[in-house]
Amino acid sequence: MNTRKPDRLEAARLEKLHRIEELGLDPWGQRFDDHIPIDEARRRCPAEAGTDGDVVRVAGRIMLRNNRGKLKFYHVQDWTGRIQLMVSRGDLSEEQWELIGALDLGDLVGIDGRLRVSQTGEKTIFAEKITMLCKSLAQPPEKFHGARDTEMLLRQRSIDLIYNEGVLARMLKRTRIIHSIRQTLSGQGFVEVETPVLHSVAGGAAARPFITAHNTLGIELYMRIALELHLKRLMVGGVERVYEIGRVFRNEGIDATHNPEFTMIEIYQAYGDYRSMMDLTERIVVEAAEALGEGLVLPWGEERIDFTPPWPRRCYAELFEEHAGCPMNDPAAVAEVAKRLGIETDGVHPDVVINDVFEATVEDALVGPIFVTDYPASLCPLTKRKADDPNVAERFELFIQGMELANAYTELNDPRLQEELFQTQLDGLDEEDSMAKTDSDFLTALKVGMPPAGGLGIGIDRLVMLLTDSRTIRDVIFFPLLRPESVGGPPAETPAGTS
RNA sequence: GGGGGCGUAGCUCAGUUGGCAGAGCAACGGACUUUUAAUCCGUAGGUCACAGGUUCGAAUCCUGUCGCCCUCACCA
Repeated sequence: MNTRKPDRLEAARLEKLHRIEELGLDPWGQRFDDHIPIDEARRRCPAEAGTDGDVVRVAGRIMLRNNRGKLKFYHVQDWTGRIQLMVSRGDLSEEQWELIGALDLGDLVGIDGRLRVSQTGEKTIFAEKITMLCKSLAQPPEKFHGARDTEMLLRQRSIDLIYNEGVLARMLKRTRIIHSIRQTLSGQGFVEVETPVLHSVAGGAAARPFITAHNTLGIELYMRIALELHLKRLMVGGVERVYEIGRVFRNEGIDATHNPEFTMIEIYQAYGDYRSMMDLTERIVVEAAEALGEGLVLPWGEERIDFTPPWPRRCYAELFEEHAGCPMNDPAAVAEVAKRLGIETDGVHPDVVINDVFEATVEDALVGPIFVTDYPASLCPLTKRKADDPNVAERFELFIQGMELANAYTELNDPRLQEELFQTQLDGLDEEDSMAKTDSDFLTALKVGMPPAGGLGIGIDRLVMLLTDSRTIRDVIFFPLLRPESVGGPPAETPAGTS
């Protein structure tokens, strides 16, 4: 963005701004009471030609103009929709006409006028008074093709929201989904809490953290990569049904399904297990889909996703055998398949090889919604083992369209086993790739006694993607992370805030 | 991080073999009282992402840099 450049288009708008000021009007507007949403104005507009409707007041942005001299048409948009405005020289005072002449595309105006269809049948407000609410100094995008440049749209999301149909509606669906989740959980007796974002140990997941620092304490801190360990402390503390919806931060790659900061919900239920969490997951997602009011079969590109419950529940070992073509407890056969797929096996923990084969053969085939249950225990250091098989963890993941949407455990509450698992690095993983980082404060809390519990995590951004037919995470986050723009050359040497 | 693609007016896009930088919309001036991407006449608007190089001559060819998109790796 080159802000130094004097802009001829902005100059033309400033000239009109001065004309508005010379009329004694405020080009930046004032409080404007008692206007109705534009979709309500549309509903109240009579359908028959020649019939007068109510006099209404609306406020919105000028999107289109069609100038016939002494008769002008505008399309005005608010966050509920658009309506046509007709301005006739004969209906307005000299001062009002001067104001009309100083309007630009993109300006915000208030309108008082009567609802009536135009001669071509378009619902129209016949203007009686125009109120200047805000001058726009920026040239809007091309009126027919709109703005298409993805980089510009991401850097100037405001423009995307105003001029690209469906962008704002999709983001509003996101808030409805999150509202629905809160309602579902509240109805089940869960309470929402907030826990620290700054951690001295970034635990609860396997991910590289962002590093920051506290100046006066003189310590290094990490942005949280999961909500898990603090919520479990609350379970110890007697908060029996608890959840947090919060931002977590992972210092990793960016692509269509990953943003460095994203929104997770984690939910813990005392005296439950992973099966209780499967029921809850199904309920949360189904009710969120219902909250959008478009049924349970939703579009996904050319395909459709059917969210109608109950969803299939298949165990990991069974799916493995089905898709990999060999039993997962036959190391020689697994190694054979891994070699065929080009997966590294030398010096790698056998369970890691199994999981690599699983990801390569099974995950893409999981159209879902489908619960995959009972994972190899060594992959799950925070999970309780099955009573009759210590090699299998009571864990499920929910897959939809090959995307991992939810992850849940029967939570491990044995502090001695937990400590052992923290200290035993999984073969084939280095420190920063392992989930097993010792959080001694957490272990101290576990010793007090945490009830047997089910725990669940859902990636909110991905859930919104699946429910809104969005192929990239950028479509469901207002401001996804972008590299700062620089005009040629290397980035500035001095970081912001140090001068 | 690897590989591929892209970057030209405020916006959407053309730009041939290396030979004067183009169109539509928007803007500005004019005509027009029922338009729907209105129409018509006229005017103005460019660091061709940035920095070098080759060449008589570069938006175009070469090198480097910046940014975005796709893809692979990592990850949820």
